[in-house]
Amino acid sequence: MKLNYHHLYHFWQVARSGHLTRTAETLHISQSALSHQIRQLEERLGQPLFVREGRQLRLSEAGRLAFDYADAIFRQGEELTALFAEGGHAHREVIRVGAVATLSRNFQEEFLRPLLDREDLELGLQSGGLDELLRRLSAHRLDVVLANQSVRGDDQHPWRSQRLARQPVSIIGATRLGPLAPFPEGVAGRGLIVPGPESSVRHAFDRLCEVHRLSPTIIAEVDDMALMRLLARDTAHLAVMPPVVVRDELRAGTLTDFGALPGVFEEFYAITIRRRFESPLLKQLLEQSSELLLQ
Amino acid sequence: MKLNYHHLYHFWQVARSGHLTRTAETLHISQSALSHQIRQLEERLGQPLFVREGRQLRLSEAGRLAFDYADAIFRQGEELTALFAEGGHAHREVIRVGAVATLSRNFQEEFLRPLLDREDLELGLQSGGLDELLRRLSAHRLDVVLANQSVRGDDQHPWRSQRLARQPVSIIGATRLGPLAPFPEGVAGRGLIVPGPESSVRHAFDRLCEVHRLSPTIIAEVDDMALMRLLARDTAHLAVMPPVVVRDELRAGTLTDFGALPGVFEEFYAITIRRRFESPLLKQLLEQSSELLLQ
DNA sequence: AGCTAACGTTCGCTAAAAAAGAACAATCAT
DNA sequence: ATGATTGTTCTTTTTTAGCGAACGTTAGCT
Repeated sequence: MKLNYHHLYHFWQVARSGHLTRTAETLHISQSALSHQIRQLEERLGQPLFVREGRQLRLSEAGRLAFDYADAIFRQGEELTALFAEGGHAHREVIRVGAVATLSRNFQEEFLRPLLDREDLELGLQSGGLDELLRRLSAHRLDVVLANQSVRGDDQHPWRSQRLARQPVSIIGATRLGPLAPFPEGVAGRGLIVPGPESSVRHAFDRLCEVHRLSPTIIAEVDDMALMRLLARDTAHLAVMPPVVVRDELRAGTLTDFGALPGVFEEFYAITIRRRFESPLLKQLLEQSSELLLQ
Repeated sequence: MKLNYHHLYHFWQVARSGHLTRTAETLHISQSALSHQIRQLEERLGQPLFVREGRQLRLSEAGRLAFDYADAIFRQGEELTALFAEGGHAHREVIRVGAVATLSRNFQEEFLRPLLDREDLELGLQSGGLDELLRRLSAHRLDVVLANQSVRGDDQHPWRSQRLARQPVSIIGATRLGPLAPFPEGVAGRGLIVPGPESSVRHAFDRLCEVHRLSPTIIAEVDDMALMRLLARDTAHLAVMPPVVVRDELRAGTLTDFGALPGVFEEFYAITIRRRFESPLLKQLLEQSSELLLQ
């Protein structure tokens, strides 16, 4: 014997308002029908959901429990209808990618490349903070989030982080600074531009400095890779960053890679929600990206 | 025009199996009825949920989205029915309290005291790690969690932390150690037992040490208050802990309070889920506890 | 206290929907 | 080709939801 979700829905509405008559009006059904349905639900569940106090309905202990579930259930239902109502995904396939704003643009482009020449799909790209993007992912407003850190999921947030790439990190500076000794010595006495204290690259870099008993002069802490690229190009300071970010400048010769930092990597993750039915397009994209980028 | 949850339910079942006929059999309805209902749902939502490929049904892009929501919805529905089926809360009121295992037993007892002499309610008390307890709270298997740290809630985890008490923290040691100078000086050259590095008490204590340019000798890091009590009693080391934990020993004179640490507190929180309809019992308990403990 | 308006419940009856069943079309395996 | 299998589309039957009037309470008013 299955739960009748229409009964539950009506119970939900009555519990919200606390009045049977008023709820019947808003639902455009009679009081009697509503009363009967709630009675049926109570019989189905085996215990009263309301305590009848005079001419008032108060939630019972069991009613409060049932209400919490009903609330969760129908809020999601309304979210679903709203989603389909507000435009509909029409025919063309849609893939919506969220990227942490500080992420390398080159990496983003590389990830999206397989999608760019496809006429039959619509691509949405949103930038923002990780928290905001994960919220959108949970609300099904994004299909995948690109980030430079992994996120652990749990029962209620079924996130899955998949590492796509691992870029070495180098000391990089303007070519006009002239030749430079390799890492431990080269940076002594020079200003450094490094990633912010929350990033994994910074952690690894700090550890490396400790090992070499080195306390470098930090000129600036920069989260945004694009900004760091500009600073590396236009100042006389050295930057700690993945060479791939300034690939163009390295080729052109305006910037020089003064050597990779051992054990320091920037990692890229694709974060998705565990779904029972994955979009074949997304699945293919993630597999493809792993192959391309992990080489 | 509202969403028909029975249609959605049938869609959910069909999508899970991928076969219409088989699903119709398990649902004990005819294929035709099932087919018709899914058609109606598609019309209601304004786009096809299945792609008809030959004699097979495959989820469309929109179908995958709808399925994710339906899955969340009906999983909760099944949880609800299971909850009512497995025994029912019957008549007596039930309150289920989760307490972080490392929390002071005295505090737990103080919190539960108003409930202990009530014959008309059933009390459940579970100990465990914070993560585990919060999971149970989300699943409605607990009504309140007692912890020594607050938890921030978000849209999906509607947790609410309420501070119940704030206990001063002292340097405490065996009386036989003899008199001791107050904090900054007294601890010099002595071993200390302190709370683990994750706790707020430890953080506050470390800050205090920095201010006084003090680097004390850490003998042990202990999370469990009951264990710390034993160590304080049975070793020659000083412990950083709230006096209330060893109230009995202080009265008996076996332990001595060598002075409160300024600005260091252990805080106790009651964590509940934001519910539209709170249990009056729980509400009363929390108000009562605040008054009693915050004095 | 006695009246009245508001509220929830119960009981037949009717309208709407869900489900069954038969006929049909498409696909796959042999 | 052909029969078995699967999904769709009809029409008919069965079940469920809903209506409205009568009824029983309760709270508020005079």
